[in-house]
Amino acid sequence: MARPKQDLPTDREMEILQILWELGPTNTRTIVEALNKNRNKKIAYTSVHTILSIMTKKGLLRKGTGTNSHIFTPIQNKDAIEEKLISHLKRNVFGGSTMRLVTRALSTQQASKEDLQKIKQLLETLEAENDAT
Amino acid sequence: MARPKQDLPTDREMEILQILWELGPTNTRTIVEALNKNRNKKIAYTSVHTILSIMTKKGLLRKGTGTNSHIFTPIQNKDAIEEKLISHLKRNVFGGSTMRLVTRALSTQQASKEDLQKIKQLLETLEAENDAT
DNA sequence: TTGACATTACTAATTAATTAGTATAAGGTC
DNA sequence: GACCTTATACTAATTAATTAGTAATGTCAA
Repeated sequence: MARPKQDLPTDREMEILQILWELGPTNTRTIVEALNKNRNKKIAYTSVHTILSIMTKKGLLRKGTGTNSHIFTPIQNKDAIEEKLISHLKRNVFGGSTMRLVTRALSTQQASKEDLQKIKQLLETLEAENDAT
Repeated sequence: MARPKQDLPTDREMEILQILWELGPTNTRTIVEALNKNRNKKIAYTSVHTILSIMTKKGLLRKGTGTNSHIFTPIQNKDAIEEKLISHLKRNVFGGSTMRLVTRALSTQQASKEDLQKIKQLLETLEAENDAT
């Protein structure tokens, strides 16, 4: 009688994934240091270790073998995780509508002129692809 | 030693909010029925009641007074909640970049020709606003 | 090799979310 | 008013996430 597990990264797990994607596969110590870099309340080494174990169990990370047994590597790449989280939000909050999600993102957040331009270019590419189909 | 609370709606709470936004303020019974409408595994009345209590405590819902004491009303409107959740995802997953979020949403999900057109119009409106500033 | 230090494993406590059972209160019907 | 149904409150169990302490293991230098 509890929450269903979804194997999506939590906020804290997401922080750790970001670090691993940026630095590449590394050990617990390095992850702890990166996590505590810009943080007043430090997280204990052992706390991070526990989360890493959970993430390995969840299929988010892989532990090295032999000499590298303390090196953690993300199993899924950044794009895949980003897509899963966006899909989840889209389904759960925006009734499955990409349109509604994007509209809300653009309406409420300030986007720079350059960003708007880039998104417009992306749209044109997508339209071209659509036509080609 | 636990998860920090964020007062953001969970998935289940989001389902309930969607129902209340659609049907308007209503009682537990109606919410239970709406929740179980398209669901094989039914959720017990009392389970829903517990979640409604938590949501009231969190500041997501308000209970009526007097005769309406069993009527629940969302405190925040749909737009506000949508914005909070998008902001959270943006900060937590996309390094605060609206651009990256929107790009990912558009690249990985199929959007119809009409949707793309609508988003393009939105972009033009936003650009016009930018210029006016 | 042995002592110091770092790494890893194991254990456990706390909070939140999700689920639901039992008990009480409220409401109308005969 | 007694009875029956429904709504609400209270209690509790389970799972996940987050935190961290302690114990065990490994590593390297003196």
